[in-house]
Amino acid sequence: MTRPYSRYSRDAGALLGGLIRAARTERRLSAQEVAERAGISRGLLQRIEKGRLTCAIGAVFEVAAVVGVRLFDADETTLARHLNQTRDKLALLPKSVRKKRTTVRDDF
Amino acid sequence: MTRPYSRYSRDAGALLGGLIRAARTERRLSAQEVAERAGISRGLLQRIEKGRLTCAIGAVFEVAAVVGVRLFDADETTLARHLNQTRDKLALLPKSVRKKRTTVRDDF
DNA sequence: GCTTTACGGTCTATATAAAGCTCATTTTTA
DNA sequence: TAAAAATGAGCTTTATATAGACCGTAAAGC
Repeated sequence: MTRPYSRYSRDAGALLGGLIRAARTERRLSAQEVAERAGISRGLLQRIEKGRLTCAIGAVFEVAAVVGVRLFDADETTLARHLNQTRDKLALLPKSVRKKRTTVRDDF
Repeated sequence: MTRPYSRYSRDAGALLGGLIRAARTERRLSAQEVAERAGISRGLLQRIEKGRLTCAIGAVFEVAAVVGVRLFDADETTLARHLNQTRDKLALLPKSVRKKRTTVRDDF
């Protein structure tokens, strides 16, 4: 990623970080403790809470799970169900996408 | 992140990647095109669609925005509103968290 | 008010992910 | 069926995120 981020991404990152921090402080968990439970360093947790967009998405997910922020407004079982639905849907979609010919028959 | 990922994170990553891929094929966009619009390489897009948890969250957000996958079940304006709410909430929360003393007064 | 403790910021070395190719395979259209 | 295009996977180089330490600051608890 060398391009500047879009407003949407910046907002989404800041929101997710803010939600995580709010959930953490509400549960009275120290940064150190959450970082340990999530298996990351405290510095990385800081960046996540600040909404830095370069953090690995796995680390963000782990932290979100630790402090109880649910993504997709779904718990674990709902997540698994959605996952299966998505897999089924993907099986029905074409495996390759191709542009239609630019020249259209208009000689009628 | 050196620890193995939790089931929750793995599911969340796979789901998000699947949603992105489903949205992309439904819109008949090639991987090349989406990668260009998101400002990332095609290889990175592949990893995102596979649900790899080491991808930068900003790249995932950008791709999600390009193919029209909305996180937090919210559009851009709703996102901004939530962002403000979260900021207000954070202002009310303590800025530092500390554990209660472990030794509790039980000598009464 | 004083002490303790968490926080935010910065710096460095290291680990590792991303980009940018290539090639093989699959898939779709002509 | 043939050709063109998209995908998937592997490789090397480059870029950068991470971990881990440090510090000064600020806030909570006593």
